[in-house]
Amino acid sequence: MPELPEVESVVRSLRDGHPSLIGSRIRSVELAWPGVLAQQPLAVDPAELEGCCFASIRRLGKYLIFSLNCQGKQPRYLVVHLRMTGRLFLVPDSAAVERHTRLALILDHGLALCFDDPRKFGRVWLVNDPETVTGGIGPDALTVGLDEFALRLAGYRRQLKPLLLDQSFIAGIGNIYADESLYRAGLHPLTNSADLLPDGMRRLHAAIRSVLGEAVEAGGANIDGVFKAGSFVVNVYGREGAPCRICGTAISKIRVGQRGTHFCGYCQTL
DNA sequence: CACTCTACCTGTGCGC
DNA sequence: TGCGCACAGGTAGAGT
Repeated sequence: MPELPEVESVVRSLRDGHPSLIGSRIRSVELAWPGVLAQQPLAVDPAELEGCCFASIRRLGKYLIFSLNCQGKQPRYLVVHLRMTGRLFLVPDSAAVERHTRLALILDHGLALCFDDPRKFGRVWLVNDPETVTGGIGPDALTVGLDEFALRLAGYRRQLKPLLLDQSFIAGIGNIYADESLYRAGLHPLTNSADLLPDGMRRLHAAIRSVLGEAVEAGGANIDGVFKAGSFVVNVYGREGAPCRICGTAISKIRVGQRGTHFCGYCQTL
């Protein structure tokens, strides 16, 4: 499940890989499943992308933001959210549309940018201003400072697990990294944010930064037999019943706000 | 405001 | 072997 580190890794491979997406020109757009386009009515017709060149790629929370130079016309933006099962990658244009391909941008130099998504949860926006898509989310979880983190936290009175998943609080954390961050901070997922002492806030902030930072460097998570983006090894997610790597207690799994939530009942106190 | 539930989807893995 | 079903979860939106 792509969260911040996995999305960052997609950005890096498209931007820094060989070949790179940067500088590529769009020759045509293959909309294999129209439902992939999120907004209605359309702000930008897909056909208007023909002739545009990829100028930059960045990430905000779990959103990928591609800026396009359009031959003297105003720049366009392609915004992508991978949700659960979306994948974005470059292939030879002859192999662009496979079974689960929802959108393919046929590029010059024999390449295609492919958006695959078996579950059809992922979405794409074509807009003149990416803020119209990402405007509602909070600061990026990887870079938010302690002062801003603590200030925002003070505006809520909620269980920590759902709060970390709330993209308008901070952006980029999903179910895996929420559980991993709370474990590293030694905080129980049901702890109420209003009960956090300054030291708990500091620990949570530091845990989020270090977990996400390490996962970015590792190219994403490696979850035994389920999900393999990179080499970041999880401590609690998907390890129900397995021994805590710190104290040996069996990892617990409960449901919090309809989500599977994993924690160590000894290391993470309420 | 905080929470709960549902809908959107389909591949996977389980029990029978 | 094959069928049915629970499950996975990011987000929006409606309801309590």
